[in-house]
Amino acid sequence: MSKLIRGIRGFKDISPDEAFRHRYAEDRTREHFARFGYREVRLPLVESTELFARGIGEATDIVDKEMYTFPDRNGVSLTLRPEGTASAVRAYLEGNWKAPSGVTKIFYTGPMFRYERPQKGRYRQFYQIGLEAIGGPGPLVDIEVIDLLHLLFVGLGVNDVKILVNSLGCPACRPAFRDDLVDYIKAAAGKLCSNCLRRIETNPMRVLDCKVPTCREALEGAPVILGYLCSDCDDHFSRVTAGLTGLGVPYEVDPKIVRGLDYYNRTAFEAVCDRLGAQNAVAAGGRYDGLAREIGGDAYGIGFAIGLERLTLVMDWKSAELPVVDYYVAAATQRARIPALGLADVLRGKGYLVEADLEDRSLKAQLRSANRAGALRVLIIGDDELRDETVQVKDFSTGQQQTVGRDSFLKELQALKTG
RNA sequence: GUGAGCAUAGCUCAGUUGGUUAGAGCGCUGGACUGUGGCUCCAGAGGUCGAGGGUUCGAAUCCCUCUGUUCACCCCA
Repeated sequence: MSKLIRGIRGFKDISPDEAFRHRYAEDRTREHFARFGYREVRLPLVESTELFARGIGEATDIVDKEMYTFPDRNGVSLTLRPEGTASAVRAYLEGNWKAPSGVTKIFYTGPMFRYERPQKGRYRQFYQIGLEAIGGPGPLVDIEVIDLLHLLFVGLGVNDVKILVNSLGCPACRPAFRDDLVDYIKAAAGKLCSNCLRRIETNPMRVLDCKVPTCREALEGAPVILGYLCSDCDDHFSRVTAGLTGLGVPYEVDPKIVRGLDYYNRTAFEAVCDRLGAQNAVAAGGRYDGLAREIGGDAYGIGFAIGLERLTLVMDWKSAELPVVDYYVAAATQRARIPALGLADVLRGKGYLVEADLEDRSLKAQLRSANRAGALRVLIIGDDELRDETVQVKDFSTGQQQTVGRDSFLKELQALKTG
């Protein structure tokens, strides 16, 4: 036998049990989005590399070292999408999807690709469901989007997720903050870890959420973005937080949250859960008023994406309904094998989940199998039943069994269905 | 890209200072019960001990290399 060909690192197979949870989480999320008027769009998995380079930012880690980029047969550089927002905005501009109301509400779901080392809650192909509200400058849009996210967790019964919000300012007010922050960090450089020293150059805002205790201590008096907001940004943020409070959305203002993508401005938010390990964000997003301009258009926008794998890790599955085997059809004799499969087909035609033995096993083995599968009822057919046109109906919870005419059994089913 | 841990039956894992036929629980198959599940008892099948090399009389065990995987760093959903 030749060697088993294995899957690629970071590209996980999703087992039936996991797929069931993904499907459930995704369906519930879709329904929730739809109630807020969001409509699904289906976007390509592949875009021109330029879209992400310009939209997300050349200097970001995603673009710099995490993209799956390759030339197509004509030598054009293509990239497997690492996130959905750039594609969504591109499609909005290209298709002129401007809604009469002024805010276009769309959502997407599907795989994203990033070349990273896999770890808990992080894969090279991972699944997101995200939405974008394009066209409105806020802050009412911001409020509704965060409210929507909060209510989604409530609806899913997830209660240990915290929503953190912050404002990243805008191109008018962020530079002053950044300069002061860099000055402060440089003054405190002696107490910082090597990672933070490197971040002074690469991404100074990241120094603020370093996990090293000595760094945290050294940064206690560091400048806070919220103190630098221009009057427009400050007003925007005040209205967002007041709106969330007014709607009863629990949130925490966390000046340390930062976005890894260049296009974000003003409102930024994350939903975090400490049961997720190091990758604690189950959903994240923010406002991106500059993105459209970067890719040749013009539009306000805000959105977020939920990591489906992470969402399923956070959800409580104890009470989830698993598929139930309604009937197991057992053949007591060889002659009854095909009639048993035929009866199973009739029941499936009426909408029941029906299992039957496919391995020529003994009646005892079939019943054991039915029991393991959690079947509610078993139908048994043997030579006697074939001759008399009957079927043995056994209720597995009580163990009671009775002989019923085949036709009247099926008629009874019909009555139950319509009743 | 960096670091640490792990890799033994379908699954979860034991396996002593290196020692002869590598074990358990669960699961699977059959029987006790000629056509009846769960509980019990009995029997059975199932393993190139991740791969390759080395040390040794002898390696699942010690050493090296590789691969896979997990967690963490980085970063992010």
